[in-house]
Amino acid sequence: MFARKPTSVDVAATTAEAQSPASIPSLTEPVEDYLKAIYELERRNGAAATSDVAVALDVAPASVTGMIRRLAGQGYLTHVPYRGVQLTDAGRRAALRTIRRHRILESYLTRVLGFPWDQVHAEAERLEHAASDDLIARMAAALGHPTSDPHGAPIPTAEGTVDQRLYRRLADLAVGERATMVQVSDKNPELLRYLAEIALQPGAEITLLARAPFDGPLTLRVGASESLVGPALAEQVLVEQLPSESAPSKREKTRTSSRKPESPSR
Amino acid sequence: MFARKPTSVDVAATTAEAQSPASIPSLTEPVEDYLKAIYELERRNGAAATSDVAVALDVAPASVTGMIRRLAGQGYLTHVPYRGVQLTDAGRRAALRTIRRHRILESYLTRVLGFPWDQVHAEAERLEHAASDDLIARMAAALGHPTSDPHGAPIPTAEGTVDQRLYRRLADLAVGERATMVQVSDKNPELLRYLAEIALQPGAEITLLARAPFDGPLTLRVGASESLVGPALAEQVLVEQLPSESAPSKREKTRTSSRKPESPSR
DNA sequence: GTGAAAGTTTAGGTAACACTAAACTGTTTT
DNA sequence: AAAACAGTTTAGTGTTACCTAAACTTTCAC
Repeated sequence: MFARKPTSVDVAATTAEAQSPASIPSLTEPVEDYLKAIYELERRNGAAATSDVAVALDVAPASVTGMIRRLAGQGYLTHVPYRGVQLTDAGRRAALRTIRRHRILESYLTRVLGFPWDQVHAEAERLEHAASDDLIARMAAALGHPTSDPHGAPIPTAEGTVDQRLYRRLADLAVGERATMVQVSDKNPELLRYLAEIALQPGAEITLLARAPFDGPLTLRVGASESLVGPALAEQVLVEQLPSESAPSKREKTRTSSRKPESPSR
Repeated sequence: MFARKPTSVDVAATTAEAQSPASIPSLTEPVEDYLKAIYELERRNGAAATSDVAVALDVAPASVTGMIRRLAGQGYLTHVPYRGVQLTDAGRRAALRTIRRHRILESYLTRVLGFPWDQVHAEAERLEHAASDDLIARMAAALGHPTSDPHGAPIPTAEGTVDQRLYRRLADLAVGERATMVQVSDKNPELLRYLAEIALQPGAEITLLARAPFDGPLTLRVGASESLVGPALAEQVLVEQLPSESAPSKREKTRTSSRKPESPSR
């Protein structure tokens, strides 16, 4: 699974726009999608397997192999056959640029144009390939340069840095613990609609009240009301633990890093 | 294992998604561009010639022939070899939908996001293919359902009707006549920058003060100041004549007769 | 340590869109 | 009316990005 040593890596001429400051290689839509998907898989698993990319993009594995060969040839990634791929710096930069666009767009669509948060992913998925850097910059400015999108995902800076912090899953909370909801995937509209219904959105305060045995549902207090959620849902939701037990915490010191969930729609 | 896609696409029966009420045939980007270009050419010349389409899209004539065959096969237009093409109702509807998107986007980018009016064409050109109907509707609502874009071009309604009124060219004004600036093409950034410089934008009041002989420059009063413009520019600018001469105009009724959508013609 | 399952790559296609070069029409000029 | 020419279409290619089927590796179970 872990592609380690880059033994027979083909570093063919390293075309990926070497290190032009504001490179405008103008990638095609599919290429941007591949790089984005590979970036996410790599973050999760250390490397991206052909079949994982195929599943992520809903494409045949053979198609992935072909595209990977091209991208390796252009210097966006390194590929060890049968072992998976890893992005080069150029590849990572390109991926983060697309991800930034996506998340700025999601934020803008939600906060300015009033889109429900379960619909913005699909819309941003198309717009991210068409929007200019200027447009993204203007949207970011209009939003006050947000650091996370409506689903709590961190927004990379224009320079290509991202908050990399890892969070606990709601499913891993112990009974009695308190936490702030931080993030959930933007890809499942039904899940998002349900979360909105029970007010489980980034910034929401949660207390885990009970956990039914044998992987049963969790009982939560979210804000003032209580909700039951299944384990599948609890695995999707990331949280940041708060000092346990009640004590009317107000605005406490934000952690070392810059990431703060800025009340999306509370 | 992997989801297979509907590869064997295609409308078997040569129709352009015949009668679906809110058809979502999902046209490709090039197809939308062809239909849009053909629509504009047809409006101007009664029909669109292969070579004119080729020039408009910066594509080889042979490529146009090929695309036209496909579009005719799908019922978007009719083609008489060596004679040119005309859009069918389906083709016209598709073209107007794209034009509406383009103009709503231009309006939004200018009025809400502060883009200069000479840059919005290029941006809208890319976004028009990616924006959903919902997004366009929200933008239109945020703008108060505008009837013309920043360059004065009429915005088709969602139902596919457009203001078809024809206007005089600034070049055809007689010395002494007064007029309101109505419209200019959005395609030439330099021209637009110059027009903005001399405040010659839709709604501006113009008086033609003098015209140099032999196709020479025109002297205009635009608002309070005077400008000299060449005949090439004057041919690009459309105006609506105002009652000549008369008293100092302040807030008169000029705006009341501005554009409103009417039924499709022709 | 082998052999099947799981995963990956190669081989061979297809469709959409573009191109150049060459052949064909239709019109205009002589 | 024929030649010249502008405009159009046909023929043959190339690229991108996808597919299926078959061959190949690697891994995992026994």
